[in-house]
Amino acid sequence: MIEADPAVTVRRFNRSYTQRIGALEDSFLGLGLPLGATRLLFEIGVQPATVQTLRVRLGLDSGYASRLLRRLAEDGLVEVTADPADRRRRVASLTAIGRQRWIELEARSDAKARALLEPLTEHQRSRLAACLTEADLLVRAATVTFEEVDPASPAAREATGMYFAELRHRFDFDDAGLDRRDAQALRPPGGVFVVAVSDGEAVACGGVQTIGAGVGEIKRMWVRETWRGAGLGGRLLRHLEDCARHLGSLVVRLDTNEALTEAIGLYERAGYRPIGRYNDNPHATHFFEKPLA
Amino acid sequence: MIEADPAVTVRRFNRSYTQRIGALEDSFLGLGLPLGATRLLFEIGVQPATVQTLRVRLGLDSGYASRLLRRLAEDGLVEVTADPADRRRRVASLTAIGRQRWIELEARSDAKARALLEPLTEHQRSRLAACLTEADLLVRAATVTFEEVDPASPAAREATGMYFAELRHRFDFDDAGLDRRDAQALRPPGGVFVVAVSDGEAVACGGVQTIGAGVGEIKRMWVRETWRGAGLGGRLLRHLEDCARHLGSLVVRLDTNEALTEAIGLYERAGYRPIGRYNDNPHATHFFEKPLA
DNA sequence: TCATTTATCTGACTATAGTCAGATACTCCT
DNA sequence: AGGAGTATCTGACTATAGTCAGATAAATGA
Repeated sequence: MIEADPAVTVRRFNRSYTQRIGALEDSFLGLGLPLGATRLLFEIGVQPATVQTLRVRLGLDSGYASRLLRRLAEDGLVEVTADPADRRRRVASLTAIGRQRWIELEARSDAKARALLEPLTEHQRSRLAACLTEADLLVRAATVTFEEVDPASPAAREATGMYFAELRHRFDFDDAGLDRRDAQALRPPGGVFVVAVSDGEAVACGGVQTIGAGVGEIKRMWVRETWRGAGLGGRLLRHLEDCARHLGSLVVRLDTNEALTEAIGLYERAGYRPIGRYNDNPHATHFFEKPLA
Repeated sequence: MIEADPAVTVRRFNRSYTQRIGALEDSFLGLGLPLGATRLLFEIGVQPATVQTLRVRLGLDSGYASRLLRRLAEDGLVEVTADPADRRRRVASLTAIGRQRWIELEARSDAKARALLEPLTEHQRSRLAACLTEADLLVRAATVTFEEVDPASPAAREATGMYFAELRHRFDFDDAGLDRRDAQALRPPGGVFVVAVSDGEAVACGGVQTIGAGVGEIKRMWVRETWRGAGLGGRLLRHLEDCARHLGSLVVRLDTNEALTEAIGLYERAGYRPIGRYNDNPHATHFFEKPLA
């Protein structure tokens, strides 16, 4: 039962699983609506959103989306109103009847999942849940995309906001003025800021700045708590090192606080060696350096 | 990160996974054939089969399947010939060009799977493979269907054939005449024979016969080796006990050989208690009984 | 202010997916 | 041999999915 090639395992799983779980998708039917309309209804139910957001999320053509929405509106399931902030945009939300249908849909989907689990013992169910949770985390981690953004952009501010919040929580940290001071350094030509995005959500971030001839510094590296243990930190670190290389660095440094033990472990595993203090950062207690091969 | 409800985990996984892996299905496209035709081409490539088999496997309407096949034949990708054994049936197989396309399809699908794994470390890949393998086994086990068949039917003979082969392998067993002798007892009205089927393949079997007033006996219980550890034996046993109840049994007995340690463990966990020899089966060394509540 | 860009909608399409009622050719059973 | 049943095919449909080129209205920037 030991499979040498993970790719083969992935393919076998996909084939077997989708065949069996295809039935789960059937729960989208039986409401008297075609699949496309039902997917849209479901998506609106999760969270009212602008037409554009829905289109991107479901990968729909603009004309097609418009028609589906009109159909749902005609059936009295959704309401489409202009967004007061930008009257070009239109926001779709469920009506009372639509909400009711959505709840039906949820119940149906839930019932299907329960029916799948029903023949299993308690122990097997929790094994399955554990396997799927771990697989999900790994697959999510594998499909994260790294995006180079301006440190002042909303995505970057969202990520650094969470980063600073965590630092405040873990040790005596004060970020007064940091944002403005660093933002300049973490953008081209001397630096970059990278946000890791999954499902449109920032799940990790990090930046590089040049602090001397051939010397780069990694700053603000952070991984969302729910995403730790998936190797995302290591990947991000390698990515940032590549960025530093492109910026002309031959060696890369970083500082951190003794409270951030996982981070210190990560740096050590990645080949960083402790060095003496190289800056006057009051929050830093540990300093590392790594030559870029 | 601990999820109380496995059904929620299953649903979240499905949503997240299919969204990311949907791209895998895209590999079916880009050959210049529509999805349906490509699925059919792929299935024929796995193993040439009769039109009917293909139809069942892919869940196609007969007219639709016929048309898709004709299109593939017109494109020179498949050959459809009458089955010499039954000239109503037609067998589809790939032509040289079709085989070439199929290999392309495989390569494409493989590349997608590898691209998914590419960002992961070696360790993470094997973790993912292990999770998916276990999840797959559990889901397969959960979706096995129990079918009551005649013990002389091809499906039953296939299963008992494998059962006897295993007995011969594990201890000094001789099945001379057993097939005919038992076949009579394992069919209605006094008995039943059940085959567990997954993907059209027999993966477990077992029978019940009546050996006295209110006394049933479980016979020929077997689970395919690759399917052990998924709780299928326990489910089958419970199913057979239900069958015995329906046949009017108040108590159910069974015998087994000391070499079959997993089976003995299963019976003990299921509430079977050792009793003295109740028959003259020369291969039996252990005898069990359980009252049916 | 006016040209540009953006968000959405409309109309006019095409192809795919899928269904259903027969028709046809073959097999099996008595 | 002949009737019942089976496997497949054909013709005639419908609806869904999806595409594309504009049209329209609101926002944006020089």
